[in-house]
Amino acid sequence: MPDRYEPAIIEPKWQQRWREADLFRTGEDPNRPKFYCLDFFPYPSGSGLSVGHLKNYIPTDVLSRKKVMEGFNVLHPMGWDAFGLPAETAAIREKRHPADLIREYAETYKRQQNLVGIGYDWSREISSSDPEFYKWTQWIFLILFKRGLAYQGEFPANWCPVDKTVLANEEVEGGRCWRCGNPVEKKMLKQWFFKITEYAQRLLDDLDEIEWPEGIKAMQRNWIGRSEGVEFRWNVVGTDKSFTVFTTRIDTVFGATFCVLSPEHPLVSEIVTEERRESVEQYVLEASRLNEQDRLAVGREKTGVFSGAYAENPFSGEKAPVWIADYVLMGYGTGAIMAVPGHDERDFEFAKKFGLEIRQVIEPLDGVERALPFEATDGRMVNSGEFDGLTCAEGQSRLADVIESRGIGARRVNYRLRDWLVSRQRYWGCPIPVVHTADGEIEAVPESELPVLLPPVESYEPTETGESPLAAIEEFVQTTDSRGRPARRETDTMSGFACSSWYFLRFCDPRNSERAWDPKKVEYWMPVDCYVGGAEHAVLHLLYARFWTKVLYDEGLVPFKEPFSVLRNQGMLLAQTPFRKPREGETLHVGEEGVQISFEEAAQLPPDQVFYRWEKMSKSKGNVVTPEEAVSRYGADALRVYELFEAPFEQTIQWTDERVMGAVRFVNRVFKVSDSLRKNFIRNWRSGVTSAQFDRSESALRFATHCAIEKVSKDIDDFRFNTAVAALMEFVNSISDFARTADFNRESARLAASEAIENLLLLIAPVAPHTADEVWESYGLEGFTLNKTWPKADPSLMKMDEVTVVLQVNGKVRANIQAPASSTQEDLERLALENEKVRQHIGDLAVRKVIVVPGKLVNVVVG
RNA sequence: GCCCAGGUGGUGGAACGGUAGACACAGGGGACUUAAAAUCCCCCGGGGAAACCCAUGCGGGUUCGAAUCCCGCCCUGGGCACCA
Repeated sequence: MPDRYEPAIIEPKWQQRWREADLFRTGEDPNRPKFYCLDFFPYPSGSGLSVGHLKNYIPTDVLSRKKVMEGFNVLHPMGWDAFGLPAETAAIREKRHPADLIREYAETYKRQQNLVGIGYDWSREISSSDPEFYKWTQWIFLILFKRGLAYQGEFPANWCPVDKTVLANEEVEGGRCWRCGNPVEKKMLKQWFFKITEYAQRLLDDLDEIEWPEGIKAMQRNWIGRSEGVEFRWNVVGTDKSFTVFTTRIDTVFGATFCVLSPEHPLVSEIVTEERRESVEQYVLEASRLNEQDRLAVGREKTGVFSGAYAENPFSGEKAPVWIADYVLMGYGTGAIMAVPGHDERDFEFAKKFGLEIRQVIEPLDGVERALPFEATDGRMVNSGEFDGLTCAEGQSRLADVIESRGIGARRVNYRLRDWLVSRQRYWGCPIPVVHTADGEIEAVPESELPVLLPPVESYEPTETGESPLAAIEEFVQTTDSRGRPARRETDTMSGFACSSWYFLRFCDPRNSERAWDPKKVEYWMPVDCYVGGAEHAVLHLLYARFWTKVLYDEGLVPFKEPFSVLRNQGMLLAQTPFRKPREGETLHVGEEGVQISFEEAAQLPPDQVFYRWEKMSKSKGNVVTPEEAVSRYGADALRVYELFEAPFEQTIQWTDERVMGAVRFVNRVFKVSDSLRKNFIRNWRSGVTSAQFDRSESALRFATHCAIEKVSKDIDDFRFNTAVAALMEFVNSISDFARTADFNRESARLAASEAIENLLLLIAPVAPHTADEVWESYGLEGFTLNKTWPKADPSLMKMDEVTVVLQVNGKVRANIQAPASSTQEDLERLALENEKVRQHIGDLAVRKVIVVPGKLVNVVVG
């Protein structure tokens, strides 16, 4: 009989029994409600998992297990986002095929997840690089293609010279590649795009329907960047040419003392005067050479050149010089602006530098003079002719009306969101299923010919030119079009984000070889009830998946508009990471205080040269604790308890051995208290408790039992795992105290203890499933705890006969009394006023008011 | 600069507007032990002999009562950033 926690013995034993019993097979009983609990699609890497990755796998497992016990059909699957660069890079390095590598990596992940007792239904395992999967990724691509939502275009794209592929805007972070961190370059390349911009408004609107962290919603709103304004035409003086500007501040149009065109604007070369042509061309050339990061650098001084041309302000009739400057971006709005230096900081800066006129046309409502630029919109128009005196809001609406009636422009909504650049010039991705005919047409590969398989080749190194390595594989490229004529296959592959934009649908029906999914199954399981992963995908995966879902909805393939009803982001796990102080003459990057070193190196250096910092646990930081290490040192259940208990789910935590030991001690106490009560256990306590007479301490234990049921149930539902574990600890402490002091000659004591211990095992089962099953079995109880019914608290047992009432005088606590729970307000008021302590503090003062909160407190207000 | 989270003991963290510090970690004391480890019990925000007083980043406010609500600051973490 187990009297302590021996993870090395019990954990492998139960994991094997669960596997043999196929315990985690997804339930499909039509009489039960469903619950779809999903972790972000992981990218298996060669370094395997760390205990940091478990910060989301453990909580979703706890929730899933509880939902199973509550009688839900629970879909809790796992699969692999298998295409993409890390596997391909590793494969090239190791001279092996990425498919083999990814299989190994996934096996490692799977083994590690099993090691900590995560209950996935492995019969539904999928891998996005499996042709059975990517056939359907291609099928969905063709749906987008046929709906006109996938197109090829040639634009300056973000090119990562290290990864040798283009990137989507969402994959560029501060001008650098999100994966390798290198600055991206602009490269003119023919690329495939998805028209996500067409869905901008819907992606914005439907955020209101989903229960996601506000921060993530804010980031998506910000990324989509809706702004309302007007677009209108300016005529270039002395020519028949004109350009259109977009502004959100049409109320400031009388202050538009110049205009600016982006260097890439097509009109630049047409309007430039001969004497300015050389300097303008020089400037445009320089601008094109700048990379995105440098061009957009914070605090960079404004640059620009005068074109020599003037444009007429359609309101004031004044002639405004037209400048060319790279602070105006071609990709947003119209690539041309009216510059209002009096009310826009950027225009102000530019005007200052080049000595252009700065004019105030809005004054603050309070009449107090402000320094220009005055950007607030709660002002009044001045120096604006007939519009003087209007507020900004009134002016915006009136001027927009005028523009529309004069036919020179219109109201317009702009979005910052750009189309999703989806093609990649790499081998290890899902091939784009189109062919290019000899006469330049693009044809979809017929559905019957899907999947377009990646050719099994030896060499697929990326090129420097922006051409996919597949282009060099003639057997792949050479094909025929729909009329049998020679044609060339598309050689770019899709970004991995295409695969992860629909994988959650495949999990509903993962082995379907006829279709991407059976609509009935998707309708049953979707949307995902609880989606858990890191916040770093706020505008990547989470935006793309929403977009694809809406397209599939429009196509009539799914009956919902949003894929993930509830989203949660887990916090990071940090670990102590050694650094050494810089050596003489060694220079560090900005913000760095030392050089990161290995633990071995730290041990050899003199202590005053070494310092530690908390860094995110990752292979590159050399601070990883693997699940294997943690499980062998502490045990899976203790590891689970630790990660759940340490801090709230969404909070970053610091890996600390001492605290994990605290979790080990707790699991141990569960074994100890169970062992001490085993001989007093009454199996059919349920029928006994209805008639037994319980004494005070027995009733107190029953009270603790039912409070624990209530608290743990609610906390798990609310993702408050830390307080759920705290409640379990408190409950174990109550049972231990009872076990030590109770008189087990009394049957009622044995009944109360039996009720407590059996409920404890059920409540702890999702958190520490090996422990629960082990003790369960040692009590002679049958089956797995997962198949038992989740306990329900009896409200009548959660009331106490006597309650503690706090007595306050003027809001300060002066005494505590025990009073019958049934005491009325009048009773409590009387008890308070009779209380010796309270009377002392009242003294001679007059009682003005008595506040009574029944069952809680009495506050006597005097003075 | 803008948008989100957050600031509570030595530490991680609890706390429907109602006893601030649950539950843990570390620390101290004790029991058991030849001893240590493990385990168990007790103490553990600060000041004060006590009565009491002071304490939830800072300053105001609302309230019988504020860690919690409101206003204005400061600091930390994360995200976005020349988007007109």
